Amino acid sequence: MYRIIVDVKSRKPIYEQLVESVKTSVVKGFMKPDEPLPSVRQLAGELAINPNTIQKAYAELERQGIVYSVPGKGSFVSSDIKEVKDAHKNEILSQIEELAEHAREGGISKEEIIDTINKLWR
Amino acid sequence: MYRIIVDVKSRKPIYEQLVESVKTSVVKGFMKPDEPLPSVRQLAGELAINPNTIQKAYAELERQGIVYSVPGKGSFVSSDIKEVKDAHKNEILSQIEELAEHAREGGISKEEIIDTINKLWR
Amino acid sequence: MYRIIVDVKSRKPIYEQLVESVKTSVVKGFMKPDEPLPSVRQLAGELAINPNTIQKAYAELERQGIVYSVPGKGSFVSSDIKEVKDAHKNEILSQIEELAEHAREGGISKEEIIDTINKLWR
Amino acid sequence: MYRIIVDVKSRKPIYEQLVESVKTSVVKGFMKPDEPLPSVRQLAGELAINPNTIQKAYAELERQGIVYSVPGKGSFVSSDIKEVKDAHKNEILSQIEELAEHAREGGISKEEIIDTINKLWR
DNA sequence: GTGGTCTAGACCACG
DNA sequence: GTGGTCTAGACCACT
Repeated sequence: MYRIIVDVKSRKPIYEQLVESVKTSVVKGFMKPDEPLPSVRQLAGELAINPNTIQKAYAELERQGIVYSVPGKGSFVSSDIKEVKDAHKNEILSQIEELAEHAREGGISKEEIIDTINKLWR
Repeated sequence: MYRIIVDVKSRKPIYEQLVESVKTSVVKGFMKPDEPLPSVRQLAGELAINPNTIQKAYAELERQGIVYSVPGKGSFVSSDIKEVKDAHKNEILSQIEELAEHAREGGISKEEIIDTINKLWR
Repeated sequence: MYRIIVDVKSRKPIYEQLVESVKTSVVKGFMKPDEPLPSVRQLAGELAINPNTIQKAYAELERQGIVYSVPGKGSFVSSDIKEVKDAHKNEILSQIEELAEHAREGGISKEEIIDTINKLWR
Repeated sequence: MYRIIVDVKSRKPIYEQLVESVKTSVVKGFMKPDEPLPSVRQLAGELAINPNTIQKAYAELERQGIVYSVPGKGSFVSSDIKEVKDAHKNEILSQIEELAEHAREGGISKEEIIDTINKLWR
């Protein structure tokens, strides 16, 4: 089961939105290892987007090791997604660290940040 | 005193880098209210950047209320920068909130995030 | 005795992998002259691969003179595999020559290459 | 000074030929760090190839760290190409190693291989 | 002018 | 049917 959505009006490129959408689906477990992705043409039809754009997204996903493509068969979630999950985790944490650093330099107290975070787990 | 740096190799537009650079200089107190910004021509020379790009950045800064320009004299940091600081603070905090939400959905524990933040104040 | 393995995830076409696999089995002596190859249906079952793909590989092997097929009986390793072995040898050597040429142009010393090769016979 | 050639009749994709061509030009020192590459449109015109294909090649080159692109300015050889050269060297050597391993298994003697290599430095 | 993205439509090899 | 490559032509933001 997958849920891929894009906003064609966004300034973020469609293919990047696709990459991110599939990536989070995999990381959050909505898509399982070796599960087939929708075919390029099918997804292009569903989202009313040009197949080339889907293709570009799938190529980038394969480059990142999130997906593997078998010409003539289809595209599939990678068999081993542990690395992908770990990389994603580190990426998020380092983004938070960078942002927190900006916050500190901007005069925001540690308590304010931690309060903000605590709200989400309440 | 100002510290404005840009990386021409970055994919972030130069004018955006300029806006951000001035903005953080103001928020962090490196630039005081009513302090003059470097002239367009001077900064263009220092950074080896097209004056049009500097102009675009200054216009955006004025639009955001961070500086004001006096025709024939130049651009100056806004007299009242409290609003700017508050807006910046809220922006940072909401970015952290959004990122933490992603982290939560991706299976990152609250403790990991808080540890990451605590490191910066250690 | 044969050892034929294919990797469906590889971007190299499966039928090419099959050709190469049989070829090296013959060259390395794992398969003897006049030894029967597994039947198309049997191998297709074992490898979970479309029989058409096996058929395509066997046809290519016959075209290269590595096997011969007897209608109604099956495919067999060629009676005289000396030519096959010689051709394979020349192919490998010319590939090494081409690669070494690239290495030379890229500033790699002869010693580095010979060291690399010596390691394998150590 | 650069010399980029492609063979549209080859079965190797044009964009891959472009990547390889630029890569070897950089590795062999024909193109220096921070030297501008021909613009996408210009090269497309010279080679009578669609700009999209050039673009795809440049994107791949940037991904590999061989080139950096500045939207609105152009594409340039990376400032630091030491890593690129080292990676290329290792790639070539490991390809030679793999090939030599095949040679050994196929019954080719070490002397034959070394003779082949010695010829190139004669 | 530059690189980057997108659409439309075509062709190919593979299974 | 599939993914992959290519062409033609368009639009965008940035310099």
